[in-house]
Amino acid sequence: MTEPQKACNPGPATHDHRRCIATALREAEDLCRARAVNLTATRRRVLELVWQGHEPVKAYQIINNFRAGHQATKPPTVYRALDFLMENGLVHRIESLNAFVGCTRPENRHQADFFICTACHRVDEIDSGKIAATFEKLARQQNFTISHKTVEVYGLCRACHEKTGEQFHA
Amino acid sequence: MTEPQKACNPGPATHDHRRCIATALREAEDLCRARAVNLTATRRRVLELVWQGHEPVKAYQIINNFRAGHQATKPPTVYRALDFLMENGLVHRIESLNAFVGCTRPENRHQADFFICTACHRVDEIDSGKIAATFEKLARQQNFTISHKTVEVYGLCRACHEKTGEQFHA
DNA sequence: TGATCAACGTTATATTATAACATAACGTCC
DNA sequence: GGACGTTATGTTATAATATAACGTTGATCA
Repeated sequence: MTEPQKACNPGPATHDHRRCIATALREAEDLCRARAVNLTATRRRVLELVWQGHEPVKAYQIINNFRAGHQATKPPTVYRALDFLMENGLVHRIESLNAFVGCTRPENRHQADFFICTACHRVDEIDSGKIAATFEKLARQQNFTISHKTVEVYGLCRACHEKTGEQFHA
Repeated sequence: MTEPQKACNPGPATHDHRRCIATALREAEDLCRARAVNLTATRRRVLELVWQGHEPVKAYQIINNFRAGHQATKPPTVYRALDFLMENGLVHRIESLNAFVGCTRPENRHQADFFICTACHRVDEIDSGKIAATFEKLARQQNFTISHKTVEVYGLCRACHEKTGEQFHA
């Protein structure tokens, strides 16, 4: 089962994705150096594979695509690297997809909420100040003390909405 | 691997859970009759097992506990029943746990958001009018068109918060 | 009566994730 | 320098979650 090397998904900002990858890797290196944690070759390679696109990537896609040089790898290696990357805020897990995406602003640690396009699969982090406030208010009403949350909102991103919109409005 | 037949989880409303189960099953029967869909013995039994408590139940717990009379059952049977129950709004899936909970108000179809207690594992549906509004507003700002969402908020329910609070406050 | 359909049974397997233990690479401290 | 600790990775096996594909049954009804 080889993976389709998917092109970067479309959108208003169709772009040179190699720069996204390069930026993500550079930021990761800087952060890890600053935090004195070890971004090993394995972890770096996994991060690179997570950043294949702005779409969620599955663990077994990473495992299958891993071979750098000629070595394959096995599940525990990749899951460990993903754990490291998540602990360090470089990658987020999308629970409802059992998949992973690169974090776009790892410099400030955060727990992220997502918009996920059901057409192109692009994932964007939601600016979640207001969401947090709304949840806190509801939680207070029933004396619930929030520790963390999973928020994954599905629908059509602007580009895909416009595209399918054309079909209906034309 | 036998499952611990867990007692109903605690809370301010410690209660006779048999009534919860009976109510859920009766409502399910009424709804299915009204909708002219078929609540078979298998589906009813799965619903009953989902309602073992107010905690999420895993598919394989259901499979292992299924034997009514003396017959066991196999994964496809249970997953199909769960699909039926979800389609009919009688059960919700908790994505971040790969588990299922009975719906407390199946009479009006809805897509639910949850508070999940990390101590007693009780799950409560969030009254989500305000949440939906908040998300819609954010979505409009970036031209995202919402279709559905996964919202699972973790923390301590009132009862558990009070319990652990005691440890810290006095 | 035989065509159709919904539900369920059965077998096999795909997909996701982790346990448990072994090894390697490196520093450090006496 | 060598015994030890620590961190990361390798290796083997298996656990846990989920579905594909196809067969059977029993009810309904033209």
